[in-house]
Amino acid sequence: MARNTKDIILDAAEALFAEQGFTSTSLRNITAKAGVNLAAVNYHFGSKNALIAAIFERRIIPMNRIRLARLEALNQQHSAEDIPLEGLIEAFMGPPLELARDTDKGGAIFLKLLGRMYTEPSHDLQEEIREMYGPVIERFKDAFARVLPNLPADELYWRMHFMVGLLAYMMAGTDMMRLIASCRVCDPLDTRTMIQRLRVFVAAGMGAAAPVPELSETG
Amino acid sequence: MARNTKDIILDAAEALFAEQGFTSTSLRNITAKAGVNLAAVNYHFGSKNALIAAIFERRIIPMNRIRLARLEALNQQHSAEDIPLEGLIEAFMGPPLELARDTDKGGAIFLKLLGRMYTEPSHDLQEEIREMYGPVIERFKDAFARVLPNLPADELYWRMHFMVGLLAYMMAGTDMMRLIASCRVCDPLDTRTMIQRLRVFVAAGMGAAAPVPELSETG
DNA sequence: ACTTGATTAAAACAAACGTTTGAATAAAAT
DNA sequence: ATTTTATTCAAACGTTTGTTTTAATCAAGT
Repeated sequence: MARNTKDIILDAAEALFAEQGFTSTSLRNITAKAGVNLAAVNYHFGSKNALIAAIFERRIIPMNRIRLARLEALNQQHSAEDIPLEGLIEAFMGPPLELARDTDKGGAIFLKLLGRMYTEPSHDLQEEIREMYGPVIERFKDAFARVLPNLPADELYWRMHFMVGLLAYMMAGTDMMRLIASCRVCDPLDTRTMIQRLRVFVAAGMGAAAPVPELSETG
Repeated sequence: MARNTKDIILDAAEALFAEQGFTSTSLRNITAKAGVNLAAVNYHFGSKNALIAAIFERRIIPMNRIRLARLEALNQQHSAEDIPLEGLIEAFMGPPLELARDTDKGGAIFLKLLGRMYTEPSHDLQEEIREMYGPVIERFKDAFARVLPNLPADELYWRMHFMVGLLAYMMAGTDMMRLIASCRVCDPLDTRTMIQRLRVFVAAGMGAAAPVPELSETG
């Protein structure tokens, strides 16, 4: 899969960053795992931060392209307001989660890294990430607004936030489940059914009746 | 609030760890913010890792005590199967999220730290955390199982995982919302309504009809 | 006043960090 | 065959890291 030094470094760094985090992973760790010289990172990428940025660019852009393509397909299959809610959710959450299945392409490794970035975004990537994600979020927000016309704008924003948060956590921390509770019946690697369960959970949450703010306790 | 050196260090470290993460925060950062000598950390706590453990112990144990107390109160107010689902959710999610409101007690700072730990649990805390959280998760799982009798055991486990994940993300990453989408209508600091919205979202997800696995697409 | 024990202070420790350098090597072009 | 260009290599750069050490300071106890 990886032929030249640049890709070898990208793969090794991706794996180590996902396992240990950014600051805990040294360039010496990366070059040792990659089997290349220490100076190769700074030669090919310029700096450690530039290497991190390169890792994200390699994966995020194609992933978001798929998301928008699925949204486009939904728009063509259905008329504007008739798009099924779960279809919209799957168009948004499916591409990143499905990456976890083709372990050959290194997608699973990148997913942990992506989830990690959500809670550790202190690496000068913020502007870059905003540019990559902004249009996608905006397009999906409009689509959700049409499917859920009774939902106030601020409530929709929060619920999309919940959805993104849940997605990020599932990508980063499937280990956490085994850590907190020794779950003998769940297989964190069974992403097939995980996506299914997650879709049902999120669809119910997104489609719930909007609570009346500041008035009652149970809505 | 903080009188002796030990507590001063705990407060300063808690704040810096929450902002920058564990490995990015040096002992010199901490002692400078605390206004104490560098050696004070190793004198009072032994090591950096022991300091991290001390921070968690100071907060998590009382927090989980409150959770179990609220669960106990629900058990006394209602008969076994009549506990309202949203009450159960609020008993579990309320205590950590409400900590975010009393900024005086430093709870808000710790919350970011707690959320961060969920995605960066590589600090030999895993065994300690399992001991702190295990009984709480188990008790709540049983309570949820009684309220949601139609939910298979594995499905319930996954949904509790979703709930924990959503909780962790909301604690750690309210910044992320502003990062991804410039949300002008949402105030991430308005935890009052945030808890309300989150409770509705999670209640809908937890109470959704269980999907029939491996059979249909839309359940 | 003196001693004891606990805390704080300044300085140094070895190790690891990201980065840079300059020579050695390989590949490509003329 | 020779020059040019791109890449790899070993070594060192100056910082910063967590930790340790040794002396100074403080608060009681006798």
